[in-house]
Amino acid sequence: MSRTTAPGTREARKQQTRQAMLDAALELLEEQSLSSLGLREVTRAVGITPAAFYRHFRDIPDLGVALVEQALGSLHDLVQVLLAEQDGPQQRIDTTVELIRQYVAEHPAHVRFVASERHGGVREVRQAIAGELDRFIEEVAGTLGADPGAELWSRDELRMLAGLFVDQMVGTACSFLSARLDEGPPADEVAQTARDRMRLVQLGRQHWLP
Amino acid sequence: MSRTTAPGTREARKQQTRQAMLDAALELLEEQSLSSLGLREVTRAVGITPAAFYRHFRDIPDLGVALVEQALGSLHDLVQVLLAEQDGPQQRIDTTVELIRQYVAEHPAHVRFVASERHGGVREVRQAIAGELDRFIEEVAGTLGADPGAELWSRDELRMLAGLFVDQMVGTACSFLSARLDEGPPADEVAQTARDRMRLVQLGRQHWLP
DNA sequence: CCGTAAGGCAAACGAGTGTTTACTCAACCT
DNA sequence: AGGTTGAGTAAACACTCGTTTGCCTTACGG
Repeated sequence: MSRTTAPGTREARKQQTRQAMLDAALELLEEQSLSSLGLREVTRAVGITPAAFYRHFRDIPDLGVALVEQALGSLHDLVQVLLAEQDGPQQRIDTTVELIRQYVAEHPAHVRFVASERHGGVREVRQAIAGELDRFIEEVAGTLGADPGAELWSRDELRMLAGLFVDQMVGTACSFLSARLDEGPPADEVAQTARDRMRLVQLGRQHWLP
Repeated sequence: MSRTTAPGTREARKQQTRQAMLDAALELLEEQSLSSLGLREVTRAVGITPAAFYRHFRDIPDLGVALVEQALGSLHDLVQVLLAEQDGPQQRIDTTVELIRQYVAEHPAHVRFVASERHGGVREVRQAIAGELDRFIEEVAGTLGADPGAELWSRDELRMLAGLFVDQMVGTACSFLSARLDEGPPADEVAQTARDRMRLVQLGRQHWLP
């Protein structure tokens, strides 16, 4: 543990090309899915030799799970901000939908990747995404449990509700993405539907008993 | 318009190998996604020459949309049966979830295919699935509109609610599928969560106003 | 009954694939 | 200052891939 010269010119360059590969892969994945992504394709896009790939990843699936961490890591921050909000229910719904729309506009490739591979053909990536989404559900459940009127909700019921919200948010993000490609209803309509759905769920929540 | 010999020994054999290709493709897709499925792979599994593929499909995407029609066609019947039921809400929820579980058990490959390719890398297939799901939503919306107490629901609100139900059903099917692969919670737990979610939505529906 | 239409075959094409091997050469650590 | 480490190179390996061409064979239809 010592340091004689400038720190990590070595490691810095490595992480740099590693990141370049992740970015290139994400871009290539806009028009195909992970199980058809070629190792050579990625290295070619970055401008390095195929063999150099193995210095960073074992597999394409391996690169895939790195991509998952990166994509859902950024989303993690957004959820934290969201849960900290303390407005009324209607206000909260509006800002949630608006934040999702904004996130999709800023990171469309990340969203597309997660949506595609969540049920895609690569087991390791599927599991990585499922694990990350479970973490979200747990966080949301925690926040929901702290809300007033949630005293008699069981742990399982809270997770059920949180899962409903998370699925709803993921679905909304997908719909915003489709809107960008003119494959579905326009973004404003998506937003309206999403708000209504969350209002309805919120209503059900308020009248939930046993 | 005449018929001198036995009808369609010709066409029958053609449809037979066509169906064999669809079945083979579906099986191959259990471990990869459509955009990585090879034309040669399919013909090899069926036992015919690569060139023979073109007698039936133009592309792999073309085969994909045929697969969509086949997969969601069978589901169509199930939904019809479901909507005809006239029990109380709780009863309806229970049989719905049970029917989904049963459907996934009988047609796991179909479910997996639709789940994978709904947000997958092949545009034509995505659109085919979206179109088919829209048909479901329309049907469900129609039935929901006929229920007592739905007089003051607007057409858009009905579609919003129907979409929520359909998404919920698709998500439940995916979860049952994950359970089969030991990638998620066990089937019984999935069923319980699904029922609770639908109960909650049902509750929200009953208290919906404007 | 015979000409035609069409599903399937055999073979070849150029191109792209993952992986291994031996190598260079610059940053690293002592 | 000099030996070691490791990111990236260059080339070759044995495949697989989609597509085209010409041909065979058989059910079809007038």
